[in-house]
Amino acid sequence: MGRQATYDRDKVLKSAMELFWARGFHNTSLKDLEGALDMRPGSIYAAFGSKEALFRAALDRYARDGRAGLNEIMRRAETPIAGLAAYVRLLGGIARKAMPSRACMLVKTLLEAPDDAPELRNLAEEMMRAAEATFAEAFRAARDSGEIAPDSGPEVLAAQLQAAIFGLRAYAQRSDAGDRVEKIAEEIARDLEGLRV
Amino acid sequence: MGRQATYDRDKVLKSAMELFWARGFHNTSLKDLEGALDMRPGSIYAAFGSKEALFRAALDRYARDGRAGLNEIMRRAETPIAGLAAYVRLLGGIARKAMPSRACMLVKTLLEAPDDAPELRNLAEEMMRAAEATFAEAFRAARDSGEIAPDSGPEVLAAQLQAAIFGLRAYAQRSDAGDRVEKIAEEIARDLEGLRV
DNA sequence: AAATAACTTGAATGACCGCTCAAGTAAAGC
DNA sequence: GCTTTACTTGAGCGGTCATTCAAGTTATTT
Repeated sequence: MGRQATYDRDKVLKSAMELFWARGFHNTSLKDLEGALDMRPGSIYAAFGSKEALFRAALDRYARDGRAGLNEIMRRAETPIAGLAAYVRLLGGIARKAMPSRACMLVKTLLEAPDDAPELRNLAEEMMRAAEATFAEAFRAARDSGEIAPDSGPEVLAAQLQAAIFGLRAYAQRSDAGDRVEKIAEEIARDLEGLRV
Repeated sequence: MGRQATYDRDKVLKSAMELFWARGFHNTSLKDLEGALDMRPGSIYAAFGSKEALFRAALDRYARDGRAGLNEIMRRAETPIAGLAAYVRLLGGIARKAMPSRACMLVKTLLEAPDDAPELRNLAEEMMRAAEATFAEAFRAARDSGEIAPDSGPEVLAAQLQAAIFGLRAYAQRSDAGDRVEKIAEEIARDLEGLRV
């Protein structure tokens, strides 16, 4: 009984994610959100509770989207290493695409959060751990199937790959990155393929 | 004639750099600066003009310090590649040190700046270009002296190294990075040394 | 059609923002 | 010791911040 909401929660979350991703948490005002979501403060607070809670939901959606994208690529790939290499090469193309930001939203959140307000930082770190664990799983599968050497440490390889991707995407955020982004991505992909026995 | 300033401009700039580095531009208030610099708003504005101008001066000092550190290491190293590898290994130790932030202040500034306020972003990008040019110079020297292969492209190698460092330091910002930072740095250093003919 | 319940609106709140400036203070020059 | 000049202070400015809530609106139920 009563009215039902006039907004589409999924579309609203997508808009919030894009705005927060582009501008960061502190540099996004409720006025900005009102415009992007086409909602007034009262509705926003009724729907999400607070600016920070909305950000958490937006970050969660970002992570979910990223996870789905990676899983899709890994599913299509013939081997784990081929999948990871394809994923990195895909990231090499982000410099040409129009996006809220080329840099990873998790990294932006991690670097924006000060030490005295670690809530959002902890959330970003948790999502990073999950992503890294997915990488580690792929390396483990590659090792167990004999694609890479049996003494390869999946956890360390996963950390190396995540750091490389963080760097690639931070570099891609430079407006003068040019075609170097693709070359950096290609080198990371080749390093992955170089792990093969 | 007249009083002379009671503050030490260099100490003040160092404090401002550390505060901005830790908290970012938007998340640092004038109240924060008053405390860190032990100066009142009037004095801060008389000395630096605006919060943004102070940030620019702080960022400039950060870049100057970084440049000096790198130059010192390169000067002491036997060869350019040895110098770059030593620099990366040094960065691998930042996770253990107490610092305003483990992440690079230039990267933090780049990722914080929204598209509609590109002044600080442009400044950070300019400093990144300069740092990358220093790397390229080292690779060129290594190539010309025969330390690495003659077909090695110094500019691309420099971009790859800078991206790797961006990633290393962003990863190091994680509170749960543990000893993986050192391992990532060691791998980057080994990759550099692997360029040798 | 009337009653009910859910959602939307936007003005208002107190807090904080970057910044200014008149008044106060202290060192240098005479 | 007096004047001049430079620097420091902190209250206060207009504006924006995230947030609240009473009033208005509209779909659903009876």
